[in-house]
Amino acid sequence: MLIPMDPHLLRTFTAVARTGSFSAAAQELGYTQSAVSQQIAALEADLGMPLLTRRPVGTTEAGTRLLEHAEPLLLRLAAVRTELRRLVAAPSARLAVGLTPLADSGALAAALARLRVEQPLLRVTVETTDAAAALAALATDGLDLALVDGIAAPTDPLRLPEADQPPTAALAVSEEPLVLVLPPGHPLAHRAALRLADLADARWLDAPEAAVPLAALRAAARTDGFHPHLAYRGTDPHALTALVAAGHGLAVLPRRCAAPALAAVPVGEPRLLHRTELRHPRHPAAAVTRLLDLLD
Amino acid sequence: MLIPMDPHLLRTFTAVARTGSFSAAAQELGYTQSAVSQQIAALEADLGMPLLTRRPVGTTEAGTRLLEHAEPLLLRLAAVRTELRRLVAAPSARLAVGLTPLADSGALAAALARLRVEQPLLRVTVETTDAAAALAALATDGLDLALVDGIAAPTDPLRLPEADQPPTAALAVSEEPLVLVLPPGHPLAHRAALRLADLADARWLDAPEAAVPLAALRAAARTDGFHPHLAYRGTDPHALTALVAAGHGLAVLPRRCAAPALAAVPVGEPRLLHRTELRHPRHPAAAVTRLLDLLD
DNA sequence: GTCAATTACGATTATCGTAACAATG
DNA sequence: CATTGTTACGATAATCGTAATTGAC
Repeated sequence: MLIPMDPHLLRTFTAVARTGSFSAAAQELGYTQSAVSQQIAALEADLGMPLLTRRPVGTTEAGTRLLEHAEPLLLRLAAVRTELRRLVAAPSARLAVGLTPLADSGALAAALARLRVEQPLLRVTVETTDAAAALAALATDGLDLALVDGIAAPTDPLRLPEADQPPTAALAVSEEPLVLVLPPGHPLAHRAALRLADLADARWLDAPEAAVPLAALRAAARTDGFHPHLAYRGTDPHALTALVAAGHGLAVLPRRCAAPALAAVPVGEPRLLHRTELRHPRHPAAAVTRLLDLLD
Repeated sequence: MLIPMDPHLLRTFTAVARTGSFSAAAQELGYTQSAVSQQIAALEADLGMPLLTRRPVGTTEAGTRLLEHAEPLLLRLAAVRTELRRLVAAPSARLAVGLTPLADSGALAAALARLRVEQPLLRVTVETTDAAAALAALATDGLDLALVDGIAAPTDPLRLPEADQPPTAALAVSEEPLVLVLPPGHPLAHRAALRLADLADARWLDAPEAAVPLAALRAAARTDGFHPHLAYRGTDPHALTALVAAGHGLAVLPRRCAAPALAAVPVGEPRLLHRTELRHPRHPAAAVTRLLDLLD
């Protein structure tokens, strides 16, 4: 097996590439400028090729490639340490739960309530995040449990942006149909069902945190299209409802999330479901195990 | 970010864990016994917990966890180096292709023939492997191209055992129906179609290299069952045919592979296809790019 | 000329090998 | 007592910081 390259150098390299400066990277990592320079030189010598351009600092072709691998590599390295520390640490009286905005949190909330009766001293925190951040936080001990959502064909597990994390365990929580939400007077509002592919050229609301992201629709319909007509950054369902009602564009939601003020038409063909999954580290803390029991 | 643990130590740790001996690991890695002992001690001190038991040498709970992560981590580290070396190396006059036994190689073979006319000096090698080994070889420059197969729902990409490799690019090559092969006189031989779930308790042939692996059927039907009645290790279709004809058990094959001597019944419900995909590094060598052009 | 990266160099630290030691079966 | 892992210790090499130097705008 080849001699592995030094993760210290890799970390320094990512810092330089990210900040675009040797000095800034040095400050960030607590080195001197000189040390950073030497580390980069050592990495370039080790790999036998230039990785960065100087003045201005930027990544070469090879550097770009290396960067693609270095980040997940370092993340996983940190995750391993975290997992092992969690193994020996006293079972913390903490349960940190992450939720994605559209996840169906009903069953989990109920189970959490029961758990708190059993273990009143447990410090429970709940926060909303996005799926990628939640999975990273699971790996680095920021979260103990993540309730994530997405769309998938009826029997498929969710495809989440796992980057290069250690694998997590998944538990399906709920499935529900997807609907297209429209202004009440919209010509399509009275259709019994709609095909996703036929809607590729409609006016779409780009609301990745408040509705199913357009990228997911593109992937499901296997087309380009679904171009954003107006972007909404935020998670507020009322804001989304107002934007749709005002005709700024369409959105796809799990049926549970469709506001009564809007028309909602089921999306059939391809047959897609909105799924909510509970993800946790493969070797979860005791509180997580107990919570999973309570979910049944 | 945490200080990453040293891959040298990780590599030494995996060697000790694998060989079950400090001395054997030392010999394998070209160290002295003493150095290995010091490296393990350093790793244990770094992580703050024992990783190995001594006399006999074995992994502790924490060591087992670490091992699960260390192997993919080291593999990926090696893969990065390979990818970068490939980037600057002179375009090699080599094209190494890996095939899984059931992959549909017709189109690829034809394209390869055309390529060899264009580039007679190109050294082409073809070998059969399994999917996991092929993907690992793509990462470490053992292969330039892998033709892999598997079963999946109609529009799904294949789910391959990627371990923790850098991602590869995929190109769908062919799809075909799956059939159940039976002895000609079998009671089920004249059915128009069969449901997979109804067959979970039949007598199955466990022939992971010559037919669809039973594990894949279990995953597709989402049941236990499909217990092996007789195991065949090998890739020879004639041997498989003989075993099925003699009534040793059933097998599922892509339709193209079903021998005329056997009865073949389509498998419907769930709707599954046998897919063949071409996988290559995301930044392939020139010969690979040309071959992909010739495939269209 | 100024700002930023590189190089020179000495001090500190890390890591290896040799060899003595300890423990286990 | 033989085998195998650990510890002690000295030699070597790696890596950092200070400070001088080079190079680009």
